[in-house]
Amino acid sequence: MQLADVFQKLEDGSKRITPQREQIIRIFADHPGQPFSAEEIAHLMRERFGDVGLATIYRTLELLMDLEVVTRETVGDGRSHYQWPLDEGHKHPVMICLRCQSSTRIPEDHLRTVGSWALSVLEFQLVDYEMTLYGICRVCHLREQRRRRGRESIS
Amino acid sequence: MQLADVFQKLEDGSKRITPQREQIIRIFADHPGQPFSAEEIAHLMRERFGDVGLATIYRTLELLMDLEVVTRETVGDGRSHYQWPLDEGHKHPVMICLRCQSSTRIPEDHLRTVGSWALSVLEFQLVDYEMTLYGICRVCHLREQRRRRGRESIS
DNA sequence: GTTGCTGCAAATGATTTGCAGTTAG
DNA sequence: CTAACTGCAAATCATTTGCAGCAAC
Repeated sequence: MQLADVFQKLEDGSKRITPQREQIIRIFADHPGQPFSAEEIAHLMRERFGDVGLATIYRTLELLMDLEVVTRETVGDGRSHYQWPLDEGHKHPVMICLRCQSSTRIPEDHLRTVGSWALSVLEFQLVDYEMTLYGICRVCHLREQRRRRGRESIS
Repeated sequence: MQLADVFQKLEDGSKRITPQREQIIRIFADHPGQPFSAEEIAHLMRERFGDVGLATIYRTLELLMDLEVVTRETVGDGRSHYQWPLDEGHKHPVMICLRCQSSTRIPEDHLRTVGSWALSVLEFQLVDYEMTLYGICRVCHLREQRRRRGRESIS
């Protein structure tokens, strides 16, 4: 999927190519496979473009989903993440929290560690991988610690 | 996972076994693998038991998630579905060779490395994982090296 | 009796929608 | 021009929380 394809789709549906839409589309195009929340999009837009109403962002996201340009995945705490899917079936490694069900992509940097680990420990030259980690994310861990402390201080 | 196990977990955490909780747990236990929304639980409870406050239902669901009795998956429209997971076989991590297609199980020992890596680098407490590595296994690698040397000596 | 639990109502927070003014085509 | 778009503020809707009364242990 290319930028031009998206603009074509917009024209085909007699949708307008406004500056706001163009920027939002570029954010996705520049980070294929990376999930963004609506808030994150708003933040990036503020930096790269100027203030854009959240309503506009949500409406653009809905439009892009209708055009099958981005996909939505809803995480545990009620927030949604939107992303420009990768072309082929290269499955990105994610961590899924067993508490809040949030799924976070594991940054590529950190995966080099797996590669060198596989090479040195298993004598296996890593070319590609599929990986899903299940566990407790930082946010939930902190929340539970806080709760536990709260309970203790009461007693 | 059995009903009794859940009640045990409740006791272990000095949580009370109230009629509302018992019924909700039974609904899940009677339909393993079936997803229910909070509203659906409320509806079933009304039929089988009597009115139960939605707040109670949500609080019970949170409790059951903490006890790892049910899992939550959030669907596109912002609603969450909860379910008693099916007992599935723990999927072992394997390495698949792209040359000979051989698949080798990754020894558990080596996976502890991943766990500590996830904890230190990602601040994520690993509980379970699914992992498939694609690459070149040692045997194929050695065979290719031998060939390459063979060609060199000819030329 | 104590905690912990429940129901209610009010609060929250992400997403949506109505509307009046603005702009791309 | 004019239909489509934007920003704002108000509205929704699932979920959470404060609180007073209630009930398991």
